[in-house]
Amino acid sequence: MTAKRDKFKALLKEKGLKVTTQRVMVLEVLSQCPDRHLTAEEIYELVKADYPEIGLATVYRTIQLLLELNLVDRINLDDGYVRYEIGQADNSEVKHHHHHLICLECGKVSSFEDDLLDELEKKIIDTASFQVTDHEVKLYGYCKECLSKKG
Amino acid sequence: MTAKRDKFKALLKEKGLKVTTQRVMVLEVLSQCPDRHLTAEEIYELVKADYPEIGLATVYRTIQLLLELNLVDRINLDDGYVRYEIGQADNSEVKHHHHHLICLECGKVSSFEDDLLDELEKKIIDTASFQVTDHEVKLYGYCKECLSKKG
DNA sequence: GTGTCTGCAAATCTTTTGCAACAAT
DNA sequence: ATTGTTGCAAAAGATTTGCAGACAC
Repeated sequence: MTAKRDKFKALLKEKGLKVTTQRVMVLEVLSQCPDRHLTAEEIYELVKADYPEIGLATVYRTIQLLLELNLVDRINLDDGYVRYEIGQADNSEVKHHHHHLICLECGKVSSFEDDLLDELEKKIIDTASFQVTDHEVKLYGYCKECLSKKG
Repeated sequence: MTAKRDKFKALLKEKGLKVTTQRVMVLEVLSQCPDRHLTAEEIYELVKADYPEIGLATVYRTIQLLLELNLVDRINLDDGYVRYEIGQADNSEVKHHHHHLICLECGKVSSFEDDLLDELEKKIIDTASFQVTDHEVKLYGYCKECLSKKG
C-alpha cells in the first residue's frame, strides 16, 4: 500500500504537518489489516512490535488525524471499544461506508456493499424532508461458521 | 403511560425483583420523553427534580434492567454519550428498532420506520449466508429546519 | 534554529462496583 | 425477617491533555 502512504505524506505536507515514523507506521498497520476492525490498543500493540518506543497517546493522536483526513473510518460496536479501519476506496470521495455484519456469537465483523440504501435515502428525502449525506448500517446476527457449528 | 408502568411492575415481580420508587421514576421519565434521546445524566437530572435522593448509580442500574427487559433501546451517536429511549411498540416482540435520522447541524435525532430493511436482510441472507436477527440504521444529514435556515 | 511531535504521567469522563444502611415483600 | 436495593465513594477503563525533551524541516 505504497499509494496510500504517499498520499498520507502528501496530505501531511500540504497541511504543514510533519511526516514522522510513528504516523507512517500507524497508517501502515491499518493498511495491512483491511479486514480486521482494530481498536486503538490493538493498533498500539501492532506498531509496538516493530517500533517499541511508540506511546499509546501518539496512536490516539494519529488516529484522530487520519479520521480528519478521511483516510480511516470509525466503527462502534457498542462493546466499549471504538474501532478503526482503513478507507476502502482510493479516492477521498468516499460517500458511503460503514456497512457491517456483526456476528453475535463470535463477534466477527464483515463488511458489505449494497445499493438498496441509496433507495432508502431517496425515500427519506421524499417523505421526511431530510437531506441524507451519509449512512451507517449494522446488521446483527449469526455468521455462516457459527450457524454450521450450531447445526 | 400507566400501561407501560404496570407492565414494568409485573415484569419485576415475575423475576422476583422489587418495585421501587426509583425504578418506576426512571421508567416514567423515559415514557414522558419518547422523542428525546436521553443520556444517563439527563435521566438522572430529570428524576432528581422530583426525587432528589436518587443516585446516578441507581439510574445506570435501572437502565441496565430496562434494557434486559426490552423496555428501552440504546442509541449511540458517537458523541461520547450513550442514549436511551423507551421502546415504541407495546408488545415485547420488538424485532426491529434503531432507525434514526441524525442532523449534523443541530444534532436532533428523529426516528423512522421502513420495510426496505427487511428486503436488505433477505438479500444478505442469500448472498452472504449470514442470518440477520436485528439491524441498526443511522442516516446522517440535515433536517428540514436546518435546511431552510441555510436557504 | 524553529516549530511541531512524542512519550510519559496525570487528568478526564462515563460507567461500574463494593459495601453498609435501607426498604420492599 | 429476609433478601434485594440504594446511595455513596471509590474503582475501572477508554481517551485526552500538559509538558519538557526530541525530532522534522
